[in-house]
Amino acid sequence: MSNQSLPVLGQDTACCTPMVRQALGEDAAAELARMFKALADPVRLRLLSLIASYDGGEACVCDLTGPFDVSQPTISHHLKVLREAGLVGSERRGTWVYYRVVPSALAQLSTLLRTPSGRGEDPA
Amino acid sequence: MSNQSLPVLGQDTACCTPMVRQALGEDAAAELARMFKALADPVRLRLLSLIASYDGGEACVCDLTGPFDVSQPTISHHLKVLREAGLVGSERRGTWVYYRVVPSALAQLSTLLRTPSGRGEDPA
DNA sequence: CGGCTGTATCGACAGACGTCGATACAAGAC
DNA sequence: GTCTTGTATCGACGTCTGTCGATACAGCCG
Repeated sequence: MSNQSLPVLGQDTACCTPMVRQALGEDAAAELARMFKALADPVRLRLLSLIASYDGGEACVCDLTGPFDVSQPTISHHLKVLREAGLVGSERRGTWVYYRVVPSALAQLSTLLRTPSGRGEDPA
Repeated sequence: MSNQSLPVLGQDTACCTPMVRQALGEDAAAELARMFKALADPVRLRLLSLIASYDGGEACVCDLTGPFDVSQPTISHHLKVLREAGLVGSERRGTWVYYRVVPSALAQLSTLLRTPSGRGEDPA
């Protein structure tokens, strides 16, 4: 059992360092796993992309219940999961509630998964 | 095993654009959710980063059981989940089994989560 | 060969998850 | 005020998941 001493990635650096460069610490891994868990459902992934694709980057819940085969309470539940994971924010405007993505959260995960060989980086 | 040299994965993953640009279809969402589900566990996240951080981008299972508080069968189970999600590959060399990350899989997810502005920011 | 070490599979269990219908809450229309 | 529409919460159900100990499989070594 050779044990190679590795630098451990703390919470503060978890936001900006690809995981292929530094091993994740327990706390950072737990935090990131919570976000990935929110993404680990087809309905939530589609919800997120649907919200992001709407004009202005935000969508009313009334726009989100239609495209899915699940009930309205289920959609509401999934939106809550995304919100509690910090991936989307919500705002009530009059009768309707609008959801929008939190770009910094997506960027954090994107950076974490970025590989040294390239993609995930801006080509321009 | 020259896995660090070529950026050949850019073209292969050209199928995927950032989700903020285009709404995901049901099939794509289901496929991607399977990968994110593999990342949605603290132990698996640490396993993945640990494997990627080792010299040569690969690690023996014997190196991976030590840093965790869970049993060896549990580690084996998590490695199987990562492997079936296409995030890591495994190869037996003699007595030991070595795991290494599949860069194109990480790159695909990274690209999907990439935001137009690249880095995170908060809209006021 | 037999024994030993590293890894994977099996079976079982508690807890978490996704879904639903029913219902409560919020805000505008009348 | 009441009614109606949009959204969230509740309680329950079946299924999936993470974990374990026991055990089977795969290679080395003597």
